[in-house]
Amino acid sequence: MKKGHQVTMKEIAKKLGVSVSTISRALKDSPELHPDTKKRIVEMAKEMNYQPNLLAQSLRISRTNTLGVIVPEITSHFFASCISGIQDYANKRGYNVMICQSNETLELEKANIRTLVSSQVDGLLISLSRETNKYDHLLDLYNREIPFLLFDRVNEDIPVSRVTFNDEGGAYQVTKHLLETGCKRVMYVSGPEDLYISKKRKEGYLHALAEFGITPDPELVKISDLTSEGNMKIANEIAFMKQRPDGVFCMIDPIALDLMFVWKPMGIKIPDDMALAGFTNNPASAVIEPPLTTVAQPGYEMGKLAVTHLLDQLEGQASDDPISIVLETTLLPRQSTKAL
Amino acid sequence: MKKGHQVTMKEIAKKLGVSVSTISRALKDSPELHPDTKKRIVEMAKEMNYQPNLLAQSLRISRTNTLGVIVPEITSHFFASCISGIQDYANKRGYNVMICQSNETLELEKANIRTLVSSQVDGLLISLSRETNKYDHLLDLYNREIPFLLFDRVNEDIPVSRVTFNDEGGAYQVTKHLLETGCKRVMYVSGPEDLYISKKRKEGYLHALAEFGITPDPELVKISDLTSEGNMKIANEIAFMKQRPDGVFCMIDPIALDLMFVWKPMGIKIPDDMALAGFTNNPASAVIEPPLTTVAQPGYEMGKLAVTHLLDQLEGQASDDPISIVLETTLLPRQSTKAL
DNA sequence: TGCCCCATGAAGAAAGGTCATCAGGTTACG
DNA sequence: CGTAACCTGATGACCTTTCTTCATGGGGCA
Repeated sequence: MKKGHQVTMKEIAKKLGVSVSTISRALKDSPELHPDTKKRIVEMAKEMNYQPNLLAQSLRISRTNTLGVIVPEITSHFFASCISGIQDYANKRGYNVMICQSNETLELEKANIRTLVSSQVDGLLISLSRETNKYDHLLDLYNREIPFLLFDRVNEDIPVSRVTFNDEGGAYQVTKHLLETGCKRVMYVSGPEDLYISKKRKEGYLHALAEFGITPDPELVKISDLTSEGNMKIANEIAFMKQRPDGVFCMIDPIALDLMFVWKPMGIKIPDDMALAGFTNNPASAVIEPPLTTVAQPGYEMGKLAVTHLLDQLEGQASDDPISIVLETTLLPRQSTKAL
Repeated sequence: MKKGHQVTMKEIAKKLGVSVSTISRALKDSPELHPDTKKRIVEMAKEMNYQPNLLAQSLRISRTNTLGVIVPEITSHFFASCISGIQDYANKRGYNVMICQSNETLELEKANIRTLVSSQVDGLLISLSRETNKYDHLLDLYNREIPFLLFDRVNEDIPVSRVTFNDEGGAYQVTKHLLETGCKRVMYVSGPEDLYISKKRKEGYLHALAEFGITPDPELVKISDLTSEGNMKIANEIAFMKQRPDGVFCMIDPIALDLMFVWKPMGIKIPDDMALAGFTNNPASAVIEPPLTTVAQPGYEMGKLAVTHLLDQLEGQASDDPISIVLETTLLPRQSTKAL
């Protein structure tokens, strides 16, 4: 199967007996053209179904009006929502979006960056994979002056703008909620320790403990690799602890959902035996029984803010200085934690 | 903020005192080059962090090695899974993927097609929006010999390959399951009638009724516009019917989930008062109480098959003749329907 | 009435970065 | 000495945009 030939300006020019530059001028509505000539050209272009070749155009003007987006996993409802916001607002400003996923690996993250840079995207929006613990590839991007911005999963040492949630504040809120509703031994189930959101949400957890005068117990912090298998392994570890926690705060909802899946056939009652809370507000968190207490982080809003800021920078409407945009989160108490 | 300058072959050529064509030959590992010359060039290119400009390359070879994908909504778990499969298998064969969403509107579907065609994508994979009831834009694509393939939401009149599930078979299975488990009045809640999957799933529903010698009752078919509001409106209509159905088959899971959301506070018991089944197997369908009986349609597998076939056609490894690939679905009985 | 100048509209060339092809130069072998 | 092979350079092509130059017509002045 051969890709069909598309009509070029040269063909229109030949048909009308004018030059290519006249075609170009007509189609960009230039004043340097006689109205009759313009009309003839516009009509012929339409009749011949002419569409500009964006490759040639972009090569000539050194701009593609395309942004690259890299997310860890496209099937995550949160990242899909971010993408949706990015795409809607990029389109509103005349930009296209090229979306890639890293499948949570550093190697694919690097490969995606290479491909997008070769494709001459005007800028990049990147959320780091869970495996990313080295940042040379980002520093390289920075040194080559390729515009990019980090969102949600970021690194604070890279001097570019970033958009995050108030991870510490959200984690503080949910941990406090667990403590206020009677929990004495609150556990934090974290993701990989290098991950920004793991660190920040742990800080919020510790902050709430401190405020209640509780000394942190290392036994009450567990690390998940963020796979379903990893989560279920931790569910078992917790279930078989000599002294179980009475409240569990999970870094992201999928962890909590997996804990519930494992605990239900074991007869563990939520919240009676152990209260449970997450972070993210996945669709499934609202419909599970009992509905999961969680922290809402609106992905669409994040995407919108991230792309708006990057485009403002690209178009000279915002300073190039890196800024940090922090979105507030909202605690959503549901039935997986006790009532106040 | 200006996008940084990227290194060109011309710059390497100047640095090494060779021609641009020698650089090109070295970097594509051509045999028409002295090994020493090649080595010098490859090393310098690496040192200068050279990356080919894919715009220029694609313009010259008339190929981008990029596929365009258009889905109705990226936040749908099913479509996100399709995209994941498409991207993984496209990447394996050296292709990039440019993903767009139509937000379930025909207008955006058309705009996305235009943009992707202008971007000179080598082919398109399209799943139609729920609003799409005219197909001129697809016929135009076909007449211009632009390679494309339809998946999941297709149109049978367009002479291109398509990948679908056995929608009729899946719907037949789930309706039969409802009938076999005691339902006497089974309702079908459909999406827009023009939509391929609405029609096919209705056919399966009617087929199962016929097999049980049941005359279809027009009052037992309702049309949803596939919005949450539309679904909840139908939930209320059903609840207030003079004679309710005792089993409800919903065209896609999100309809069923919304029915449950509305019925739960009304005290309607599932499956005791009304059994309920869906189609899609969203993540939430497994965790809701009671877990929803549904039909599994693996999006990743669909994406994989779709992109593999399109690429086979593009690369001359498969005939250009349109074929229809039908994936089997699997009934997943859960607690929203009665046990056999 | 003729000539010159200015304005308008258009053509042509060069540029963007890369690839493919042809031609040329040099060396070795018959 | 002639021919073939190897290696390299130069050039044109891909499609579009932008800038400079050119041509023509009209108006004004002598």
